[in-house]
Amino acid sequence: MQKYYQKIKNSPIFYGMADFELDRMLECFKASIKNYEAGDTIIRRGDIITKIYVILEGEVNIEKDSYWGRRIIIQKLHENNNIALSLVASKNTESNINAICTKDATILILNYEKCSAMCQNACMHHGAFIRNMFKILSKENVELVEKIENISQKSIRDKLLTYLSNESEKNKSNMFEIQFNRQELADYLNIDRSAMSFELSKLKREGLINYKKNKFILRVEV
Amino acid sequence: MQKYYQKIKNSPIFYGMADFELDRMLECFKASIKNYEAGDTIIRRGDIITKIYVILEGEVNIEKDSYWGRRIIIQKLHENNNIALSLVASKNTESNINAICTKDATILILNYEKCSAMCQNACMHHGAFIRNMFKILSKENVELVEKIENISQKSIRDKLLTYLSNESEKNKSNMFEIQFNRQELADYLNIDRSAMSFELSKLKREGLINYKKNKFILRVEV
DNA sequence: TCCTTTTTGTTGTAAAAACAACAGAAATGT
DNA sequence: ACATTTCTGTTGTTTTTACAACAAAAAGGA
Repeated sequence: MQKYYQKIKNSPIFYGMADFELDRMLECFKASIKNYEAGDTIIRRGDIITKIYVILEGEVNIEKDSYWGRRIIIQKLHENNNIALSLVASKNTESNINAICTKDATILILNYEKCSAMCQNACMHHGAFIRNMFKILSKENVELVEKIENISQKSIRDKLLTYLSNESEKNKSNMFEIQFNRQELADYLNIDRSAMSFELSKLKREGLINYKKNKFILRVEV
Repeated sequence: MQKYYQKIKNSPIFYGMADFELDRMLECFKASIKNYEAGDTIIRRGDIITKIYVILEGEVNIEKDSYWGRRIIIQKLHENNNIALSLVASKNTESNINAICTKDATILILNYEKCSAMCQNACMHHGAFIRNMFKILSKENVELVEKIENISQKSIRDKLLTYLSNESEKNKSNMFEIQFNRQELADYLNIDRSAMSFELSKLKREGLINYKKNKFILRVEV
């Protein structure tokens, strides 16, 4: 735990807390660390979620499997992101998603249920904590709406341009590196990988974009 | 305001508060009521959002326009739902969506910014309020993931079956009424209306579903 | 380095969707 | 009740996509 103390301290979920407050919170939450390897399933659809998961390092995909067996990537999470935070506060805490580790990860686990019951009003830091959670959830919400925008475009071309434009805006530059490999990007945008590759090449030929592997340059305003 | 007192009191955002607490909060938030007619734009993309909007009655669509001019319906909101709650807590409070009134609506408006600055730690009810907001946002988050699941299916048929199956589950019955008309449903699922109508008829002919207008019966487990 | 595996790109074909144009049904207003 | 408007369903055609099979490039290991 000590090894990760600095990372934990810098996590947005503990934003604005002094060391002594953080210590108190970690104790209150019965905090623990768990390591996962790439390929591991962290949360499986149907699991009951009562704990808060904070990614300290590594990479995690939030996925769904369609009834017909296709993989849907909802989002890709990294350091400081929370996994399935929205489920902790829900009435139905049964997970509706799978969380798959895609790069070796270290996860901080907080026993929210226990703490929340124990110090609903007692723990004076709980207020700041829940404010932080609210902010994090807000951000995730905005990201989900952005994803909906991306995949709601009518053609592969429009999906790619919208996605790349949003990434460019987030990076505040027309040169940026994307987080997905081609298959993952296709699963994120719900399109066929080979058709997507074809369209990417076409956009490159037309001079609208340029790319090499995951580094992209967007040459147009979309 | 008095006219809507009971409705306000029953709103999840004030859950668990006694009358005197509610009164104090409403004052603290400089609460006001605003009426909208069907067709009105409540929030326009780019607006700075600093207030909390609670729907007391009526219906509101959350929409985006794609760069190429197509309408995308993100979700349909009703009584007790909040509009753009996630933006209030974000760093960038510029709205990324349009909120369009689809049935004459009454909206409760709370000045969150003012209150939040004023009684960050002072107002003792603020804690309960933010906990409620967290819950609401959690629920919305789960709904957005559900929408992503719906529109991520690969064919019109699968989108319809997934959507209807989710609706059936929410209503805990295989007979249910949907909230969208055909054009809205098409815009929600990002498909062509006429192609959707065709597929619905086909599903009916095959006996998988039955429907009349917005009342549906799902005859299969998806 | 060379071999193997993984990732990405290309092409042709079959399937699915969008689109347009229209017909029928239902809702609305007078 | 009738006319008008809105909503829903149908059909044929064009466009787009998925899929399969393979080629090329990159990454990883011995």
